[in-house]
Amino acid sequence: MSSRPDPDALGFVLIDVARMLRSAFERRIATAGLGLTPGEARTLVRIATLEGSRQLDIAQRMGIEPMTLSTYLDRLQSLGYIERRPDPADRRAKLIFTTPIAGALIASIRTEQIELMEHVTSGIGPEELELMRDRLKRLRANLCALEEDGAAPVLAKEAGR
Amino acid sequence: MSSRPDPDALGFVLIDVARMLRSAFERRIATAGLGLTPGEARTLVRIATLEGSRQLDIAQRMGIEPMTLSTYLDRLQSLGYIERRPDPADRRAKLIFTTPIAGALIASIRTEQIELMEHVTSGIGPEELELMRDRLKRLRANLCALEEDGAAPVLAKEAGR
DNA sequence: AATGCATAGTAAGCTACGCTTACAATAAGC
DNA sequence: GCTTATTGTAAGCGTAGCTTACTATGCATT
Repeated sequence: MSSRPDPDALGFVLIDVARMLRSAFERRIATAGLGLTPGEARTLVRIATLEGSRQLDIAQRMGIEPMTLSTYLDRLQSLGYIERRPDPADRRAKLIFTTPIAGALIASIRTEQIELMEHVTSGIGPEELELMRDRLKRLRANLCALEEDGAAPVLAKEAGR
Repeated sequence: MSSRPDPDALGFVLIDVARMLRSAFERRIATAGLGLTPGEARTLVRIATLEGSRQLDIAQRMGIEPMTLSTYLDRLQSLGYIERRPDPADRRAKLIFTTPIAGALIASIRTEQIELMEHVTSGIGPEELELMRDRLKRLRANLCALEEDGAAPVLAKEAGR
């Protein structure tokens, strides 16, 4: 219970940064006129890196509930950016693919992301960024463990990749 | 436009961590039965560190719009945890104070925060955490600059505190 | 093969968070 | 005094995510 009334405590700063990052991303996406919400954009890019996966896998990778993903997919599908194909190996499951017309959009989103992050990380060296990324992945792994069993954090397992 | 189709890119990881952190915090706050939403809890703790400030200042510190803060304050006030006193120096403004009965609650929230962060940061040394915090503060400063003028990031200004 | 349990996806509905727009009251500059 | 700026608020919106309950299918066990 180390006394720490610091408004710049790690948790605060982390949440601040995330909120602002999201809102900055949102503004960029809106300005770019892509017709997607940030969540949809994020989902689409994620899918592009996991082409042909099942919804559950994608949801797990994104750290959201399957139902939440399903809603995004409905939108993306109705816009024609993704397809749900039946999994030949399991008729319950569906495999998610991006459509050809999504290509340019995905590239745009990535550009927005990268440009934003370049602005935001300006003044920090590449090695430090790499280090920070690794630490954050560790946090993420700890948080995943927390979500699963509600208690014990990861101790030795590496953050993966 | 450095080619980076990595789903573990810094921005992604950052947003992931933030979402999971918020949801973990929410679960903790809910479990603790404090009767507050995470946003309210965060606001209350923030106010405690800025005792007697005006709403605009608090909102700015928290990086949210004054209206958003106003809503939280309504809730916190109706629960008796804060007071809005007229600013003797400016009759438009109100000064925000925590009430005595909020003391225990604030302590509880802090405890939850600290315990959570201890879990989440387990496996990372104190110096590294400190470093990460500083880097994140830099990101936050860059993001603040972005919000103000919509473009140029901070170059030399230190993250303050 | 029938029965029972597990799993993939979805429908419905909810909460939290934050924003924008418009406005009242007050302050401050000319 | 008149105009403009600023503080806080009312009203109403959209996004993101969750939970619960359900259908359809797969899998295992007898």
